Amino acid sequence: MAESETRVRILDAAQALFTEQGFEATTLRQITGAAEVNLAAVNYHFGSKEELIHEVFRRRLTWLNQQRLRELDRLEAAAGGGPLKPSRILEVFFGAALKMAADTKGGGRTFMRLLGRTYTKPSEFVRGFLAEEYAAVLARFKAALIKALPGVPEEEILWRFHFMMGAMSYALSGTDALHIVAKHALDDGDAEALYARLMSFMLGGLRAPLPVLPTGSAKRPRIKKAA
Amino acid sequence: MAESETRVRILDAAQALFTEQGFEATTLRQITGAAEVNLAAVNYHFGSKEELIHEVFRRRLTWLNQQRLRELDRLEAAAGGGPLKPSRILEVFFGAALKMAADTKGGGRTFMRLLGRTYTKPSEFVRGFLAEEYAAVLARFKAALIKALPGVPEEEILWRFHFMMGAMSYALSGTDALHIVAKHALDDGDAEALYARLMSFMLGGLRAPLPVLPTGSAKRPRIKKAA
DNA sequence: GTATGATTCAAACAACCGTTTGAAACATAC
DNA sequence: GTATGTTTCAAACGGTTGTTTGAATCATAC
Repeated sequence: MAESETRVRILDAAQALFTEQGFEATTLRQITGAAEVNLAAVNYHFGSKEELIHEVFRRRLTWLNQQRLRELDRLEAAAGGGPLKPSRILEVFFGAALKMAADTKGGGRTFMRLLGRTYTKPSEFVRGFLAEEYAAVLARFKAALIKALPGVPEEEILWRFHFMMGAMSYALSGTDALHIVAKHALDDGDAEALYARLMSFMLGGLRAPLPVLPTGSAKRPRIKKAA
Repeated sequence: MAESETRVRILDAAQALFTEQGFEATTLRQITGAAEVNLAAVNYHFGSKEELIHEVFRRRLTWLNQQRLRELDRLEAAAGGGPLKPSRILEVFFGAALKMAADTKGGGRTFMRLLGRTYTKPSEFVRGFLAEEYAAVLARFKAALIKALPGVPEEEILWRFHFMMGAMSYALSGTDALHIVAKHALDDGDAEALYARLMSFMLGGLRAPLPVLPTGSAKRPRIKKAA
């Protein structure tokens, strides 16, 4: 019941087309055409296009985040309540993503590219279930990072984590934005080299000296308009 | 002829709606409705929806890139042929973007969010004119960075520049991906603070120790499948 | 005034969208 | 064999898309 042949063919085709064209630009007729199934099969198996999109994310994202939590559990158990090394935390969070992205055959690479693109432009209902899927994971990693970097303000950590997700997203979206920067000069096929490059860049950014914030935006006491 | 009242109203409305919903999801009826002009005005003034999209980018991107080139010219003239400080180069390239993003009233902020999102998912024709608009600028900044970082391999510089664009893109797309990371905990309205944070993160990443690349992906002699 | 060109407008165009329908095909149990 | 439930299929549904059309309106020059 769960693993119908038709279901996975639709999911695979949808994932590939969503990655290339986005959700709105991809039609059900393109999907069912590529999957070589009948047009009505989407509504029969998933109910609607929106639920198909949801399922494309769910089937991989749930596993990815559970994997992250498992590895973080192990790390924290080994540390026995003490703080972790920031580099270890990043390795778990981003390493899991890049490991999935290294799976060229099984569609993991396509999925991670899709995911990276979706962060920047989540439509209303996509943002809903993305936030739901990520809530637990981000809370845990956020807490781990705060404990690992006692001197750094929480707000700064969150911003840098956000920047890192941007860097990873671009790294994974790969060829597209990259070909604008440098025409086919770079090889984004080597997952291990990409991982090494990205990790050293991120660690450099995470450990960078704290920015000197302009006066007036110091902590929280920013004066609103009227009194 | 160039500055018809109707034209700019359409461009402004289109830019705002594209930023919120993307190109495909935004209809001409939404645009002309928001701009309070007739539906046929788009095809009359721009020819087609695609050319309207192109013009939305062109009217701001051309100016932005010229600004970058002007400032780089000044910097290189002052250096008298010698290498520049990497931080100065980044300040020019990303500072120009963030300065435009700080323009909340004139629509610069909306545009930069749109631009950041578009990098990760350029459709075929968008990638075309984006590459065209950026070609000259990227060549100049790439050359400047290579000269400024004599010890760093060119390939590594390009990758890190790519990562930086990802970080900036996420920083500008702002609230959306951010609300997933941390619910309304961060304030992305303070452009100066954002600039300071982003710049220190980027410089940290740019100056990070070079990654130890896995064996087999050293330079270029990678063995293909068969012999 | 009339003439000329640019712009706006309401209405329609064919094409495509996601979804639904009801019958056909299939599988499995009796 | 019949009966039952699941899956597939071709065809159509109402609605929306980008675009086109031809007349109406406006501006400016004579």
